[in-house]
Order: sequence, then structure tokens, then C-alpha cells
Amino acid sequence: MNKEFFKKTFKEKKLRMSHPRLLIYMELSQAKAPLSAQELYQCLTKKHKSIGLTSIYRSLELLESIGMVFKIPNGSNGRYKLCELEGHHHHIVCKSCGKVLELGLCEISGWSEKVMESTGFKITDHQLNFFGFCRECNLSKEEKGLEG
Amino acid sequence: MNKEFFKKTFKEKKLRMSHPRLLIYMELSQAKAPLSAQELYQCLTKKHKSIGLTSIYRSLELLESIGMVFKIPNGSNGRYKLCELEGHHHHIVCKSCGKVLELGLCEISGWSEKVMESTGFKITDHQLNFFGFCRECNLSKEEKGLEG
DNA sequence: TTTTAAATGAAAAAATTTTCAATTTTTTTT
DNA sequence: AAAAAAAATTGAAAATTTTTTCATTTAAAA
Repeated sequence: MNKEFFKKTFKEKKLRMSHPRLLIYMELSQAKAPLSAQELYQCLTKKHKSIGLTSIYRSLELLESIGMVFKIPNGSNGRYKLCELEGHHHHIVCKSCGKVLELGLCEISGWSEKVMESTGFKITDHQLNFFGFCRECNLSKEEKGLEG
Repeated sequence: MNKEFFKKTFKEKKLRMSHPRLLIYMELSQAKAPLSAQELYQCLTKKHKSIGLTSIYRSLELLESIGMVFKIPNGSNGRYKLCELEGHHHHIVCKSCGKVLELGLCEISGWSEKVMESTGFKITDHQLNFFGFCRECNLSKEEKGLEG
């Protein structure tokens, strides 16, 4: 993920490549962990990048809506992570350490068809998140005898 | 959905049946449309029910976590709807009128197994929402010639 | 009834959204 | 290419929503 990908995507989707949007994209692409809006604001301000907090919220919302950024649900409130996968995909979140994994394959379409038939809805999209414990957290739980 | 169901569920899950929790449950069960925390606060206050706004937020979070209440994602910000279905289920949200439908069947388990094998995660739960247009909104769109 | 653990609510703090004039990006026109 | 026009985005301030804190109250267990 780099500036070229950002440009390509924004061109394709006919979105404006504004300064704040690129700043946030770049900052997230360097981040080691998911960041909140406030954290982004502080990071960028420290680096003497001029940006308003309002724009951060708005840019994050946009980037999320086009699937470039994942907003981590539950727990680590309002933190955002750049997606490595292009296009439609889903996520697994570790409830213990917060690790996020991306899943490229989506197996919803068959079910989705059935739901459309039975409900009369025209389904255009969906969101799915898995929650659980990553291998590492599972192992350390077993060591501690909290399970298994 | 009634007070007895509330009691039964809270007993089973060993949760405390506090006054605010029941108040919110009852209020949502009468509501014609999904309500926000603030709207609940106003409704209850008008009816001379003593409750703090903080408790509303906390109770909604609890009720959501046990699947009794659905928090509508995107759009109609932070509005909550009582679930009619008991136990695990999913939702479809109409992007036009906001209507919410519950889906009793879940067809994730097979996929979930595969994901566990391939990732090493132990998946404990998931959340899935479908989005689209309900039959009525689809029809009116066609009338207006906005779509094929 | 007493004890214990958890939930409540008022106030304060923090996060998020809205408003709207000014600025920036893109498109259109020279 | 450059300038002008059109359209969308920005950001400061205000408004609103949500979360945190912590002493008090309440619910369940003993």
C-alpha cells in the first residue's frame, strides 16, 4: 500500500485527492498499530502537518466506506487500520491482544442469494467480522491453565 | 417479547435485573421505530421514570452484548431496536427506509471452521449485517425510473 | 437481616458531529 | 497551458453525544 495505490483508487472512484485524505492514508500506512482519530491528530500535528480534527473524522469515514480502512469494532474504541487487501474482504479480531487478520475469501454470496429470495430485499452489500483468539493468545491461555 | 422473557433471560445469564435495564427493555419493546440513547432518555423522563443518561448507555451496551437489542450500523446513528428473535441471528437493513429484518438462520459455521483451520484463530463469535433495499423501496425506485 | 459485589447517576472529561464561511480541487472555458 | 467557474472539501467554533470517575445506592447472596 502506497501513494500510487491511493491515487489509482481515488481516480477510479472519482473521489477528490485532498491533502487531509492523503495525509491520513500515509500516516496509517506507517502505523504499527490501529490508531484513533485523536491519535492521528496528535501524530500529524507533531510532524507539523496542518490538519483539522474534523477532517480526520471525515476522511476516516470516507476511507472506511470505500474499504481502504477498517474500523475495529468493539473494545479498542474507534481505532482504524489500513487494509492490506484490495477489494472486498473481511476481518478477524483477536479479543485478547487486538490483532486483526484480513480474509480475502468471501463465502456469503450463496446465502445472500437465498436471503434475497426469501425476503424480497435486494442485497447490495454486507459486513462480517469474526471474533476469537489468535494462536498466540490461545497458547498463553492454555499455559495459564485458564482453559483446555 | 415481554417482561417475563426479560426475567428469564437475565436469570439464565446471571445478570442483575436492575430498574434501568428493565425500563429500557420495556420502552424499546413499545417503540415503533429504533430509538437513540437521547430519545430513550426523553421518552422515559416524560413518563416520569427516573433514570440517568449514563445508565441508558450502559444498559444498551449490555442488552446489545447479549443479543437482545440490535444497534443499527451506519446511517441512522446510534439507534437501537429490540430483537424479536431469541438467540443467535443476523439482520438486513434497508439503506433507503431504514427498515430492519431479522434472519434466524445462520450459515457461517462451515466457513468459520475453514477460517479457524487456515488461520489458527479460535473463532468464538461473529457479527454479520446485510444491507440493501427492501421490496417496497425497490418498487418505488423503479416507478421513479431510477433503476432498470 | 446482614454482607458483598455490582450497578447507578451526577458531574466532569473526552470524543464526535454539525455549521458555515473560506479554501482547495476539479472541470470548463479561454 | 493558464484563467475562470463550479463544485466539493476544509477547519474553527459550537453543539451534541458518549465515556469516565467515583461516592452512593441497589440487587443478590449469605
